Amino acid sequence: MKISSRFSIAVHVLSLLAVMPSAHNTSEWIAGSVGTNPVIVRRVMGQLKKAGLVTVKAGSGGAHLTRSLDEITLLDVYRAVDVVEEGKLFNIHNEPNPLCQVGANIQAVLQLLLARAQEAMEGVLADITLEELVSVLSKQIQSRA
Amino acid sequence: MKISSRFSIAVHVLSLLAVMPSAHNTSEWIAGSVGTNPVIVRRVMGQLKKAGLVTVKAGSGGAHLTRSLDEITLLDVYRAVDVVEEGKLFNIHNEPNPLCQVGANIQAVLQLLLARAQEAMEGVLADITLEELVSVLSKQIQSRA
DNA sequence: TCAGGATGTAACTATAATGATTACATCGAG
DNA sequence: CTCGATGTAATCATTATAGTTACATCCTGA
Repeated sequence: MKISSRFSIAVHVLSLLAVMPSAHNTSEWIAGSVGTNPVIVRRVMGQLKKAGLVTVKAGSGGAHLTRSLDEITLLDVYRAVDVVEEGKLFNIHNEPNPLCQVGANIQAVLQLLLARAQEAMEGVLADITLEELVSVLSKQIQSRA
Repeated sequence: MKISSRFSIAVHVLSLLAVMPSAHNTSEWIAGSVGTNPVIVRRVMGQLKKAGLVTVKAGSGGAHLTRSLDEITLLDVYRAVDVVEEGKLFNIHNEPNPLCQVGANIQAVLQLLLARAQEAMEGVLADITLEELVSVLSKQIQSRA
């Protein structure tokens, strides 16, 4: 099981917009950098737009960030592309036998305990801003230049 | 996306073994409590056995825990049933354009940052023992009795 | 103003993972 | 030796994902 690559694609797209803010970022050009189909990019952009993270010009093309990099966290992006339902990272088997004491109560207990794990994961995403990511990315680019 | 219910099924099974250690826990009986097919239970049991968490008697049937409850964490169970590959909770798109500076470097950066999130989630699982879970479960059972 | 390039979406396909189920070989205790 | 149980392969339906084609709609500049 893996969390959809839509999330990593979205981060890639936003990083591009951050690093090359003046370029004419069309879905086709972006798709070229990501290595996927322009429609995939447009779909992700649609979600980012709905979340208020970017503006996109229909017709002439091009996209821009609506906030500064330190105001966008990875959690914002993760929520925007809707890769994991809230509180439902873990699939809790949903037909336990209510006549068995364990079966009748295990769901509530698992829900409680596993929510902690999910929250910890999402908490880390909330603590990473695009500014930090782009900073790490820039160092990476320079070290390989 | 959700992490396979194999994990919650495995926890359910182990809880049963903990709460009813003297019962003749056959795969059919356990499947009755979980609300699934006996083969599903046998497959999960096979993984738990391979991980050294339970012993199963072929032929006559029945299963038992091999350790005390405080020596089994949810992370042990999670690893045993192999629901998430190590360091691969997030699917990082794998064909970025190496000719683009962002495309050439984004993978490494995402790998680094997202690993933190995964580790935080798994760290919580490592801190929850079956003893704690069964304790919460017992209270839940009594409060609904 | 209108032609060309771009976005927004619906529809379809291939692929993979999951959970369930059937079938059957093998094992072990009475 | 027989009956009930485990171990496991094979199959199937369902679902999600990523990709692709197609096309209506939208800007903008010539």
